[in-house]
Amino acid sequence: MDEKYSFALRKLALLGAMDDYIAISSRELGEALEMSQQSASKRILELLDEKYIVRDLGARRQRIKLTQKGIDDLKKEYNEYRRIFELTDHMTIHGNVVSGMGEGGYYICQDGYKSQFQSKLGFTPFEGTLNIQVDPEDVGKLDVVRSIAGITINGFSSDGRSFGDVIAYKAKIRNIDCAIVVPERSHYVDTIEIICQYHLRRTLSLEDGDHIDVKVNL
Amino acid sequence: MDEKYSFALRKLALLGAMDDYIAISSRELGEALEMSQQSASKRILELLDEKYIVRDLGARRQRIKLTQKGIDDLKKEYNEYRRIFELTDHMTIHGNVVSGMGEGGYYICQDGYKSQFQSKLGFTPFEGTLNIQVDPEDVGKLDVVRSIAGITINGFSSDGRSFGDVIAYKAKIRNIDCAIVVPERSHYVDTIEIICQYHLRRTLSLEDGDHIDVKVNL
DNA sequence: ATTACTAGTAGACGAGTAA
DNA sequence: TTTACTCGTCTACTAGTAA
Repeated sequence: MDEKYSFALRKLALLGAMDDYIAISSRELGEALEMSQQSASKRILELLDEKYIVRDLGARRQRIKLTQKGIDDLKKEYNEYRRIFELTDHMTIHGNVVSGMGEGGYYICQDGYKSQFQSKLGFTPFEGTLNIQVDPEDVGKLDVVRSIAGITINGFSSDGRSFGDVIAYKAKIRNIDCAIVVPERSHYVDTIEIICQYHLRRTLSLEDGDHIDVKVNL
Repeated sequence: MDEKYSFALRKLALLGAMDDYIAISSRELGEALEMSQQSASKRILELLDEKYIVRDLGARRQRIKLTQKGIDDLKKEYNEYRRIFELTDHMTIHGNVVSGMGEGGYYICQDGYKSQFQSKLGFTPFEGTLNIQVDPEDVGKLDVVRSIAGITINGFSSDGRSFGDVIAYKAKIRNIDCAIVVPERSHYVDTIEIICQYHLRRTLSLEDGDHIDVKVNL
């Protein structure tokens, strides 16, 4: 995102335009951005053009709200700052062990993925994944992890079915090497799937509800 | 901080210039900032002029490092993002009860402060403070709290001694109203002092080392 | 009040180039 | 190779003003 847009978008977000429409005149925005009313008006038109905001131009006062694109791009910047100020070489994600629907296990058993795990991660995973429901306050960390380049496990086709790319992030649970696997095209989730050469649930005597820390390498 | 400086400073920080000198040519910085070598060179001179960075201009390659001012100003931006993405109406700070040096108690007993606590916070504090050592991962939250306008308790002079301004932040511990008090001119600390109308230590049966959550109003 | 056009200007930018 | 100067261009700004 162009820096001139970032600054204006940030101010709008601070004024609450992320949650709902806020009434703000171009003069007021100009003041907040330390520029003239005319320039602020122009900036608003540019932000509209770039689809960072939507506007409800009423008779007296315009009302402005960030679009999802605006929020997403602002969040990317936020994640850059997190990388600067929070990260060292790893990030610990806290969560609880939950039972998955067994889907992950089916996928990682596919030979197309399996061979890549060995070469790219250094281990062949146990046939099943450990599902961890991430603590609400740590869900944001997942964005940071996603913004870091993970290891791409290429998709493939088999028996007329196509399997998409999967991104793997090397991690450790109680010093055992493992990896978080996330489908390339995945929506927002608060549950992560872990693969490991061992049966983590048995090796670590884990049960549903147990609290656990996952240390992700960055 | 001017937005054009913020962008360049952020890139330098991402490249590690916050911890130590990094070798980066103006051409390389220009690439990162999507501008020409000439403009990047000019930007570096501006950043030097504004004291955001220091430079070690070697024969072949210049080495750049952020100054404390650069780091501080960048952190202010980071805190803006935290306010956008993390805050609701409160922030919970985790820590452990520790024994203070009794200093806080001496200060809040001063009548000059005491009367203001009643009018500005709605309670007269118990004669003593509860000291909490903030968990390392929550120390950053203190910056966010500090960046929010708290309630200023004005300083005064008494018996030829001058007492400086104190900033109070309304908070709750296990649903009991209290406040975090921070001297206006204070350096970085990982311990916070809490005032409350009750003797928190006794009321909540707290002992040194007990883990406790402080919910700060924002 | 507003928003946003046009016009004029200041400043940011990159090309060329010196050191 | 560097850094960073000068200089021409062009963008981004503000003032004036219309709607």
